[in-house]
Amino acid sequence: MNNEPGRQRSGTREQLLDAAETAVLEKGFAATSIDELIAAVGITKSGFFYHFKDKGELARALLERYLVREDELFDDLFGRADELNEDPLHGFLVGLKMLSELFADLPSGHPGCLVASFCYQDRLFDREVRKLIADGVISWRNRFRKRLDEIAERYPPKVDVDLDDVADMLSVIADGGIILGKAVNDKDVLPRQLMLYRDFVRGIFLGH
Amino acid sequence: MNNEPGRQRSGTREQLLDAAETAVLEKGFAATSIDELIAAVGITKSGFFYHFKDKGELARALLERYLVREDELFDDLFGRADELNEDPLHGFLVGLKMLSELFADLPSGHPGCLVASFCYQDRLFDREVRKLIADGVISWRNRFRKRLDEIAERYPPKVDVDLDDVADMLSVIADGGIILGKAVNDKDVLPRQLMLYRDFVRGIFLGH
DNA sequence: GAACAACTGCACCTATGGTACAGTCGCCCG
DNA sequence: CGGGCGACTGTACCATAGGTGCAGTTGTTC
Repeated sequence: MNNEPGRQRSGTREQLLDAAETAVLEKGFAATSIDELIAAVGITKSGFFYHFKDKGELARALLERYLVREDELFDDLFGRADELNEDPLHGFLVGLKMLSELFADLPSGHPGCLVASFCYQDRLFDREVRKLIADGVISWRNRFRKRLDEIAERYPPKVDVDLDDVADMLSVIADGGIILGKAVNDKDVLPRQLMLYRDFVRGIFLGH
Repeated sequence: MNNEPGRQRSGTREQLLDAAETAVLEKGFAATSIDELIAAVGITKSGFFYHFKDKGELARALLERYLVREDELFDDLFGRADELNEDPLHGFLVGLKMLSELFADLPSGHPGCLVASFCYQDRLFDREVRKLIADGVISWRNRFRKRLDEIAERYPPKVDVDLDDVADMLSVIADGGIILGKAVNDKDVLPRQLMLYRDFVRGIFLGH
């Protein structure tokens, strides 16, 4: 048994974060009750407040973990795509396809983006959390902007576009695609939109 | 005075919906308390439950009003764009530019999309509300798909894309653009993304 | 003068977030 | 082998929120 006090349980805090992330993406942060989280994990309310001083700290921890994981995902995925490909454009296009396929393979669709969820509830959070959100989104912009610059060096854009906007567009498509997918309950919307973004990027650098 | 009982007050129900919409887009539905709404409008709790049998009915009314208004906006905007232009492609491109400018002119950015907000809290709502969301999004898809079909008749697409996806992409960009704009607190993100979508559409039908 | 719309006022109930703090149990270190 | 620490439990308590139920009030309309 793993339920007696004092015993080292494997990552109760992580389990709380897992339960919280799922619940937040389904109902929002405010509607996610501490009671349901502790019931899911099998601890008491006191146990929860041992790990997080209040609900706001849960929000911060949730977001920090999410942003780290997203970064890891992008590092891994576009890293693998680059290994398969010398060319920066084709590496990016392969990465986008892999991203699309990754999401297509999720059996019940993408569970949602915490940043998007938090954005639509931002008055609930303090300055620190809002800064995490802004910094996270800007780091995505910079990440993709850097790639687009490398591409543009070798393939001068055929269209006059701002590369920051094109970089942002990936996050935009991802967040928007998740929402439309949820709205119509069709898990294919997001991967299809990503492939459309891929077409757009190819068009910018290669022409049609 | 307009505050005595029995007196016809100008649209108390609409005022409740206004206050609720603003609050929901800032904090989410669950965190929007009935108490704050009645305080904003200046009625009592009993007054609220006279207008809405419970909070769920408020959600439904909010969403219904939002969807009607969005339809009116699109009818009006693309109707005006078509008056200025015979050609379906140029009418669409003009409409997109008008939409972008409309959002750019909002002094504190787009307040948010209720559909997106509700999607990220959908477990809070009943089947009826979820159906309203899905039907709303599909009606947007059909609206823009119809326009794209008209365009494709005159301008055979230069790229092989699914026009349902291209139609969806407008909603995707709008919802994603709103989120990124909120995240980095930059009201220009959404209008710029719409202009980028416009470039994509032009590229599809005209080539670069 | 009655019916009705649009409320007010009061009583009451449950769930949730949160605070406070003392106690407990197993493990590791010296 | 004993003491401290990490990871909790248990109990008590509080305010706020959503919600129910219902009787009473007032201005307008027929």
